[in-house]
Amino acid sequence: MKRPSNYITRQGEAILSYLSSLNGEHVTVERIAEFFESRNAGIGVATIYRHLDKLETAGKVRKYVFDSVSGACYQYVEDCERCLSHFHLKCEDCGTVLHLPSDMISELERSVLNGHSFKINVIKTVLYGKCASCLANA
Amino acid sequence: MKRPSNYITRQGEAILSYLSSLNGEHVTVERIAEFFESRNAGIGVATIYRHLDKLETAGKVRKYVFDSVSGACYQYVEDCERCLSHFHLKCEDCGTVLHLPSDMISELERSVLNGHSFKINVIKTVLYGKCASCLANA
DNA sequence: TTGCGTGCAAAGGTTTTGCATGGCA
DNA sequence: TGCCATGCAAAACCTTTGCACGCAA
Repeated sequence: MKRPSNYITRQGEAILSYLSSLNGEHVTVERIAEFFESRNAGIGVATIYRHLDKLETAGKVRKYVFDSVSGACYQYVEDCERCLSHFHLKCEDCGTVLHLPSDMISELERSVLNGHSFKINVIKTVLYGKCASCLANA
Repeated sequence: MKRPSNYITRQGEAILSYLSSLNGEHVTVERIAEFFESRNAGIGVATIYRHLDKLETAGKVRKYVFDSVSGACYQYVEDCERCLSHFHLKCEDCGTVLHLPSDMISELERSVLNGHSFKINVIKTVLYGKCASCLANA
């Protein structure tokens, strides 16, 4: 008998459920694997990658590549209106990723759209720089 | 005898010269290697990476990582003094790169620094989106 | 001669793929 | 029984590193 196309496996369910529990935080594949490992319910990395790929295609998960080091990050995004309206701030020193609330960027978005007819893709754009603690240590 | 610190090797010169001949187009390391290969003047990939690293640090070349596919891209940046006061707007559809005047970003820079103690690296940051003509065609 | 850039090859890390297995209908 | 997801391991991939060689001063 054939399985229905919307069939959801235990692993797929677990991965989506874990991601959605993170309140929009980003995680790497490594972190996901460690999480299930620590619960004695290890999931193979290949399976994780395969599910993340599907979830990204389905629009439930967003993939970020900040720079070439240390792998991509994934973030749960379903019905996340807020995600559409914040920039990511990535510290070049320690790698921390911060979120910039929408009120600070709406002005920029508007003036760029009006002044240059350029519509910023907030999802894709990452602002690079230095975070507070790395600035203090420099 | 010690070489001066600003010593430029034949390979370094060749790589910079090639990049600057591309009119701001971005290339992968693979493309760079193929270019020299085709001229029977092959340069080892390790050497290419080492030079790109130096050139990026020196601000003459910018490194981009698009969605994890097929390696990073590098782009020659002509006069970096001016880049300090511009954001780059890159159209995701046609690839055009526009400049955003400093007055529009100084406000953003200031509020991010004040609000989050995060200092934006204007050189590295690229705002992705859609340019006027691609918006019109969509 | 001496330092340093070079190139090859190996190592490193991330992601994908091949294939046998097992679970669910 | 028959798909098809799984998981392991190997492969593929990009990038970095180790090391011996060679060029330029």
